[in-house]
Amino acid sequence: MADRHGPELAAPLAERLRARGLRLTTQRQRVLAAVAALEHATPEAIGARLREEAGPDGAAPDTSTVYRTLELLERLGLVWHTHLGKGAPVYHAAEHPHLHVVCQGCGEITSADPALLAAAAERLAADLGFQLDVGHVALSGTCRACRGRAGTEHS
Amino acid sequence: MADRHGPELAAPLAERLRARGLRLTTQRQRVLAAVAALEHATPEAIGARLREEAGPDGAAPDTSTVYRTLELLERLGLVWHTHLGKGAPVYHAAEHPHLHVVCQGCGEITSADPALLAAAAERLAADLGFQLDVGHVALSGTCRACRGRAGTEHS
DNA sequence: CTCGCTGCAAAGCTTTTGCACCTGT
DNA sequence: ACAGGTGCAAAAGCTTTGCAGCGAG
Repeated sequence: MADRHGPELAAPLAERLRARGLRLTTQRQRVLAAVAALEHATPEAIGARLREEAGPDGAAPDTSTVYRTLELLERLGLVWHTHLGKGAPVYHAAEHPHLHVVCQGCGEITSADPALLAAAAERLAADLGFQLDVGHVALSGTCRACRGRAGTEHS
Repeated sequence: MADRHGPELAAPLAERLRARGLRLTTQRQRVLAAVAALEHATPEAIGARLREEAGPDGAAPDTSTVYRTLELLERLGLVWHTHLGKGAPVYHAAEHPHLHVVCQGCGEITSADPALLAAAAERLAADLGFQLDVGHVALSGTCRACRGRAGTEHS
């Protein structure tokens, strides 16, 4: 099930790489598959996943390769990233656009319907000529579970 | 004009510090003033500003103090921070709530009316029990000026 | 056969932490 | 005087970069 996104993405990857005269490598295919499988993954998490998949054979791509590849995949339009908090960019496959809702309390990430921001997007476009990029948006707040816990902190 | 926010914030600062048995120091007052003056400031920018204000006298707070103070001020509810991109948390005074609109192209930050997300906030609350924190939200996209430039990149 | 890609390792940054000294109360 | 705060410097993450060898086309 880890590669249920694999086949769907393999074709576009090869295609877009060829179109630019770039090469299709095992590492690139694996990184893309990992991003798709882990819905909200940090570079670190992706690396871990790859290392895990590779097993003791140790054939996992190097960290620097993961970073370089993520950057490339993003340029190819196959993945997107969002900054949810501190130093943690999160990558996800560009297949199904969705926005991220992040709880400040527990750090849980939920995907939400992009339509949620349709109204806001229209107003930004009308008022400022600003084109909202829904895929990159992260909405912060507090989830239901943490609302109870909140406020317990001081006094 | 740099300290037009100073007086407004000085009182709450002293007050909240005393309420917790903490001390009012010059550094804390300066950091708060700098955050208020620079509307969207990174810790680095705040440090630079303080160093600049201090002049050759060199009486600027240390970087570590800036970080510690920002954390404290946030705990006191006097400032808020948002993550707009890479490793760049942006702090702003908690006086006037507003959300941030950031252009991916030029990095320009615009403030927008929190009401923009009122509808989205209500739906998140209703559907997920999620309380949206408008002050922390950053909306990414492309500004009018950069829309022209965009797309020029590939083919 | 060529040039792009990868792995390794070191450099770069921003942010955090430990400690001794200084300062607000 | 007492505790909290600050500065300094070292440590810690996370990401980027240089280079030589490997591999796709």
